Amino acid sequence: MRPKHNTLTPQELEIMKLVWQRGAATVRDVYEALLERRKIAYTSVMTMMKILETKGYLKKRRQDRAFLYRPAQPQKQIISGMIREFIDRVFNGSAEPLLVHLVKSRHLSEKDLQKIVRMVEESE
Amino acid sequence: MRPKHNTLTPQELEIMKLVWQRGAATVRDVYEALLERRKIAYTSVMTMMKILETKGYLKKRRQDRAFLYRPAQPQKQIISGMIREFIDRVFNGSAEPLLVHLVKSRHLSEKDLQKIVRMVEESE
DNA sequence: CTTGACATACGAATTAATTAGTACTAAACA
DNA sequence: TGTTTAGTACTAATTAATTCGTATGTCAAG
Repeated sequence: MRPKHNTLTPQELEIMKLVWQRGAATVRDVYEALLERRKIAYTSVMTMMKILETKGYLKKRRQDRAFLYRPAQPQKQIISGMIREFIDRVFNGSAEPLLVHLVKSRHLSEKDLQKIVRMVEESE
Repeated sequence: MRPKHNTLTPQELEIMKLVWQRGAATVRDVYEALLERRKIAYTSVMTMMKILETKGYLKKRRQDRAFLYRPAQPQKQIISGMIREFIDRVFNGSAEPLLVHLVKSRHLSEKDLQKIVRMVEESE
C-alpha cells in the first residue's frame, strides 16, 4: 500500500497559492488565473477546489450564484507542514543538513545570508 | 497535460538513500533493508531500480549472478535538485522565505542556528 | 541429470492525482 | 416565455507512480 499524501499535491498547492493571494476566490477567479499560464478546463478547477474543501483546506459559502472559497487553516501552518514533510522525506527529519545545503550551494544570495544572521542574532 | 516529475519520487528517493548509504547495492540488499520497515515484494524493488537506471540515477554492472547498482550522479547534485524543485514549487523560486520559516518555527534547534551563523561568517 | 535457490525480463494490476465531459439548475434577459 | 449564460453535481477518462505475478534462465548441490 502506498502511503497517502498528507500534504498538498502540486496542483492543490498551485490553487491554494492563488486563494492565499486573494484572501478568497471563486472557481472562476482561480480558473482565470490558471488559464494565463496553461490550458485547463473550468470543471477541472472546480473538481480540485472541491477536493481541497473535502480535505479541509478550503471552506466555501455561497456568494450570489457561485461559491466563494476561503482558506480553512492558516497559510503558515500549511507551509510549515510541507517543510516538515520535505525534511522528513529527504533528510530523515533533521533540518540541519538542509541548512548546510542552502548555505553552501547557490540557493541563497549574500543578502539572504545577512538577513539570517541578523534574525538569528535578534532571536538570542 | 500534467508536467512530469523531474525529481525523485518518494519511493525512488527511499531506494536512492539506501544505495547512497552503501555506496553500491544489489536488488536483494535494498529489498532486505526495505523489508525491515514494510511489506514489499522483491520484484517491486527490482522494477523501481530498473526505473532508476533508465532515468539515469543508477548504473549497473553484473556481479556474479546479480546486478550491482551504483549511483550514476553525485548525491549532492540530486539533493540540490530536490531542494531547488521544492523552493520553486512552494516559494516560487526564492529561498529566503524558506529560511525565515526554518528560523522562526521549531524546525531548527539552537545549535543548528549557531552552526549556521558560524558558517555564514566563515564564508565572508 | 535433476532439483532448488535465486536471479532477471516482461507485462499487468492497482492506486492516487489530475483532467475534463455531460447533465442539470437557476438567474438574466430578449 | 423561451433561450442564453454561468454555475454546480456527478461521473468517467487519463497519466504517473507503485506494486507484484508469472515465465524463464542459470548455477550449484545432491
